[in-house]
Amino acid sequence: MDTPLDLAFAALADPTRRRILMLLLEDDMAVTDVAEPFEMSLAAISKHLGILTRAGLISQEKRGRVKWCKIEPEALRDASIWMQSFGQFEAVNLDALERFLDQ
Amino acid sequence: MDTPLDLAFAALADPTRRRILMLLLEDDMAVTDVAEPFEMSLAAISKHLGILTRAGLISQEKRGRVKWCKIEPEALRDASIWMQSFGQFEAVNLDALERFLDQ
DNA sequence: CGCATATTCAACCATTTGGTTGACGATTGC
DNA sequence: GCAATCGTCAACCAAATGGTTGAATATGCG
Repeated sequence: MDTPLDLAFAALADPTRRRILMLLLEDDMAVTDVAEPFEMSLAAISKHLGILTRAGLISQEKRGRVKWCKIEPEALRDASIWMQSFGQFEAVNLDALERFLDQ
Repeated sequence: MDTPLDLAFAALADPTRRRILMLLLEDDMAVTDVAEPFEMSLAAISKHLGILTRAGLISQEKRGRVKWCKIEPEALRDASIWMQSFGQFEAVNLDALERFLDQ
C-alpha cells in the first residue's frame, strides 16, 4: 500500500532515475534512446521507466513499435508541496523559539 | 557512494520517517518519545532516526542519558531546489512545444 | 514472407531494507 | 550501591531493489 508520496520519493531516490528525468526534460524519447547513455542493459532501463511511470513522474505511450516517454511534472507537485510545508512549519518549532528567546 | 540527494529522497520515501519528521516539526523530542506513537520497537525507530540523521534531515544531541532529536530543514533545500528546477525546465520540452504549435 | 528493431517478460542473483529480539553500556535517582 | 531508564548493538529474518541474461512479442521494412 504505497501512497503517491512514497512512490514519488522512492522513484527520485535513485540517481539513474533522476538522470532519466533530466534527459526527458529536454525531449520526449523512445526507451532505446533513453537507455543509450547508460552503461546498463535495456531491460534495466525499462524497469526504471516502469518505476517512474508507476510513480506518475513520466508517462509512456506506444506509437507503432516505439514507446515514447514523456515527463509528467505534475506528480512532483504533491511531493514538492509536502517539502514546502515542511519548511514553512519549521518556524513553529517551539523548542527552537524558546531557546532563541532565552538568549 | 550515495549523494546527499540520494540520501534525502531515500529517507523521505518511507512513511514512518515522514511521520517522524512531522512529529519533530512541532517539537524537539527524545528518541523514546518519538517512538511512543508508533507500533514498532524502539530499536526500529532508532534506526529510522539514524537514517534521517545521515540524510541530514534531523540532528541528534545527547544530553545526559537522553538523546534529543531536532529537525534540520536545511537539508531539504537541495532536494527542493532539484524539484523546483525540474518543474521550471519543463517549459523547454521541445516536443511538447511543437505539438502545441501544431494545434 | 522473413529479417531486423523495439521493448518486455521471466528467471535468477546479490545487496539493501525494514523489522524483530535479546544483550549490553551509559546515566540517573532512591 | 543498585535498580530503573535511555538508547544502541548484533544477529537474524523476510521482502524489496537493482541488476543480469535469454527468450518472447510486437511492429516495421525490403
